[in-house]
Parts: sequence; C-alpha cells; structure tokens
Amino acid sequence: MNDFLTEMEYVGLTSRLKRLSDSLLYSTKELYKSEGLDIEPNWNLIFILLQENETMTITQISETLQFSHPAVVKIINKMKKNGHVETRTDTDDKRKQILTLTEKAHKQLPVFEKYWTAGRQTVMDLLADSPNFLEEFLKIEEKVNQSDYKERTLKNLKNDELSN
Amino acid sequence: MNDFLTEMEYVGLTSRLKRLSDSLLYSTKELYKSEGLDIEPNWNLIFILLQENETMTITQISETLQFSHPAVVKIINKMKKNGHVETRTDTDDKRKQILTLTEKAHKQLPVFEKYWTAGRQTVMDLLADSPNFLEEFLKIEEKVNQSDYKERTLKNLKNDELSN
DNA sequence: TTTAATTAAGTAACTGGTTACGCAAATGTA
DNA sequence: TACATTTGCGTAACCAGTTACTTAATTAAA
Repeated sequence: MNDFLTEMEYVGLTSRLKRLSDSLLYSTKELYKSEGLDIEPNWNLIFILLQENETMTITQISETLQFSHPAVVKIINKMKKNGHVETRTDTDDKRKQILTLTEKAHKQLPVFEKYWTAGRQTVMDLLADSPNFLEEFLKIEEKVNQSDYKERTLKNLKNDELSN
Repeated sequence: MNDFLTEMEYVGLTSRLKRLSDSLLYSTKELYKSEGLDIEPNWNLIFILLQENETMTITQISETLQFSHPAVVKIINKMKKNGHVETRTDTDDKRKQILTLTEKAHKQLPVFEKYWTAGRQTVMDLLADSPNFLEEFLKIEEKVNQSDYKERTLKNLKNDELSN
C-alpha cells in the first residue's frame, strides 16, 4: 500500500481515523442512494432507539448517542421531513419534544432492516482479522473521555519543558 | 461508561469512529487556539511533506495523503493566507502549482514542532494499552480500500437473498 | 496538424458534525 | 411569591471533508 499517513505512525493516526470514518460515511450514503432508499447514515440508531423506548426527547437521544443536541435536531428534522418521525410537545413540560416513529416508518422498517443487517455483516467482515480492535478502540475512547487530546498534550508539553 | 454505541457493537462502530475523530480534531484546534498558534490540524503533514520534498504540487499532496484535491486546495489556501506556504506556476507545465514553505514557516517550525512532538506523545499514550491497534486498524483500511462498504454490503445483501 | 482525451487545479454546493448564543419553560431559593 | 438558575431545544455560523463541474494546459491519436 505504501501510505504516507501509515508511515507516519502516531502522527498520522488522527487523519487516518477521519479518512476511514469519512470513507464509511460516504459509502453508506451512496449505498442508500443507489438503492433508492430514503434514509441516511445514523438514522438506524434513531430507529433502534425509538423502537426500544417508544418515545424520547432530543436531549435524551443526544445524551444516549453522545452527540451534541444540535446534531440530533438536524437528524430529526430530516427524518420528520421524510415522514419517518413525528413530534409533539410534552404537555407536562412544554420545552420537551416527544419523538415517535410514524406509521410509514414502521411499515418500511423491514426493508431498512435488510440493509442494516447486511451493513452490520460488512463491519463484522472488516473486523474479522482484527480480533482485538473493538476492545482496544474502547480503551482509547475511555482514555480520551477521561482526559482529552488538548489536556494531555499540554501536560506533555509541560513535562518536556521541565526535563530540559 | 455504559455507552449505547458501544453496546451496539458492530452497528455503532462507524459512528464511534466519527465521534472519536471529531473529538481529536476539535481538541487539537482548541489547543492551537488557546496557545495562540496560527496553525490548524493537518498542517503538520503539509509541513513535513514540504520539508522532505522541497517542492510539491496540489495533486502530489492529495495523492500522498489520499485526500481529495479540493481538500488540499483548501488547506493550502489557508496556509498561503497565513504566510506559511507560497506558490508559483510551473514553467514547464503551467497547470501545475509549485508549493514551497516560506521563510516565515521555516522560522516558526521549531515552535510548532514542540507542539507536534507533544501531540505525537499524546497519541502514543492513548495507544499504550492497545498494542495491536495500529496493526489491526491498518488491516481494516486495507480491506476497505480493496472493496468499500457499499460494495461489501451489496454483496452481503445478495448472499442473504440467495440463502432464503 | 488538427482534434480528441487526459490531467491539474480551482469553484460551488453539500454533508454531518461542532460551538456559541438566545429564548422560553421549569425549577430552586430567598 | 418573586427572582435567579437551570434546562430543553432551536438557530446561526463554522469546520474539514466530500462530489460534481469547469477551465486551461498538456498529451495522444487520426
């Protein structure tokens, strides 16, 4: 392959993460488009959540997915426009938007699920020769959650200065 | 931690890749901003390439990094505006833009390098408990390069249909 | 030698995220 | 009970990528 970013080892990793993440994202969009499916990447997560929980709010979803709430607002707006989600204002707390799947969504679910199952299989195939990947990826996430890139790097900088 | 995407295993992985990639990206931007450095994430890669190669074109860089060429155009335009890169048109082939680091860039490099070294150390720390990560991540990249998400998923779909 | 095909790079429009900000509703407190 | 604080969510502006298209220059082919 002879990939420059790979040769850079630790220095190239963050760009490679983005490169792979983007590649999967765009490939997924293309798949749905080419198959004429009226859905987007990530919507499967919302579908799953709203099946499991019947009703949820924007904030609940954003906390569950650990996305920012504006990100969830955008996804939900698109899903509303496509008629897969409907909202009503909570009568007890009028700030809250209660989200539910529509009739149409439930009707189309079996078709979508065929694609999501095949996609899940794809990820399994991609990980087949990387038996430790999920476990080790989780460790990285946990470390970043505990202290992020900026914090760690500033600390490293300070240590470097002290040792000079 | 109890993260929904983690619980979803294979289904949540692509979103987790994006989440981590974004987290690193924004944290890096914040670091540079808070330290008053006039650089952005990824510029280190351009600096390294232009130090190694003296001169390069947009296309050469985009092929080396495996980014789209408009992405490189954008990065280079910013670096030009900041006075770190200058361009001249190739006299032999007037379509080509020859890129070089400026005087200013060379002068500031030692400062930047302090931060990049610390950042590299951060990635090493993050990977410390994940000894197989780089190797297994590479395998995934290679597989995706060989056949992308869409292709693989379509194939899985067809197999699923056959077995019914 | 003219013409067709390819290549380099710039631009436009879009994507799925982010942070920052504002407003209205609910909650806590003096 | 009045007022300050917090919460939910919507919007705006931005960010680093992408694809699709255009134009100009070069190269290949008739």
